[in-house]
Amino acid sequence: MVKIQCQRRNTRQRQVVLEELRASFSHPTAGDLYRTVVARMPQISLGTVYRNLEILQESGQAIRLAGCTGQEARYDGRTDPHLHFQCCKCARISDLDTMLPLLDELVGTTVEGHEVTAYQVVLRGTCRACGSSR
Amino acid sequence: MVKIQCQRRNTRQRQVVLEELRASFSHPTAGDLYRTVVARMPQISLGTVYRNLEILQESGQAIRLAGCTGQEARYDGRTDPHLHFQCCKCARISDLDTMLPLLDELVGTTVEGHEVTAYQVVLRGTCRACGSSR
DNA sequence: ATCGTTGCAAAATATTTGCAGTTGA
DNA sequence: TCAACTGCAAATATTTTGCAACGAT
Repeated sequence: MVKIQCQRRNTRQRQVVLEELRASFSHPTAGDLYRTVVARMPQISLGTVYRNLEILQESGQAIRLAGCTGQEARYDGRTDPHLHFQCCKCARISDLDTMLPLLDELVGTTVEGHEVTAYQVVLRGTCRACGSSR
Repeated sequence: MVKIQCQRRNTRQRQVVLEELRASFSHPTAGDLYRTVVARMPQISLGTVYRNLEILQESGQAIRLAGCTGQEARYDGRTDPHLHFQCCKCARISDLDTMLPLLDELVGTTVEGHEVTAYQVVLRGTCRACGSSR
């Protein structure tokens, strides 16, 4: 059951997927990224985008977002610890700059017997755009 | 774009789905619940389980869990605010009793222009069972 | 030359939906 | 009564995978 770590190669496809992910602030799905990337590399396939997002995530260059499970997966090219806000009306996800030092302090400790190495937080409600347009 | 709220009925199927969800501590998927429920109601269909989980979630009787998006959706019948821990090895999700008052204080306020009404937190790492079995 | 990666297409998995009949209030 | 709900099955949506060719190191 041990996962073998192989020597990753820096392919053009992987570079472009990461570039487009970093250039996006909309927390895109694999399909969103595919549509963006295919404009630059018409021959790339959706399967390759999925495979590369998985690899980028494993290597810490991308984050698969926490949010409601069971939806299309969303990714974030911003890897520093930060909170997310998801609007219940428009479903858009925003990065927040607000810090919660208490959470950072949990990392590296044991909580109720479990070793914590990372965390993700999603605040929900009505976003600025949806709230002001009422 | 306004969602019409209709008068929900208390069907036997909905009752049983909620009962089994509350009796489970494994944060089951719709498929998990279907397999449990079908033992009591052999004629129930998977579509009905999906529809009822959606309705229970809307009415606040169940929560669709935060976790990595893009996985099979998981539900929780425990609706009081609490943190979750997901193990990176076995993927199991545990409820935590640890409180973060700071997060509770954000509810009802506006953060960076967004009105916060709820939050979900997932801590990740190695759970007690996986950590002790190394 | 090696072996990780790719494109393609099919398969697998997960969720939603149309419809006709059923049922709770 | 009658609109919400159900079972069924088909349709969609999302993700993974087998395979032969390709390409980074």
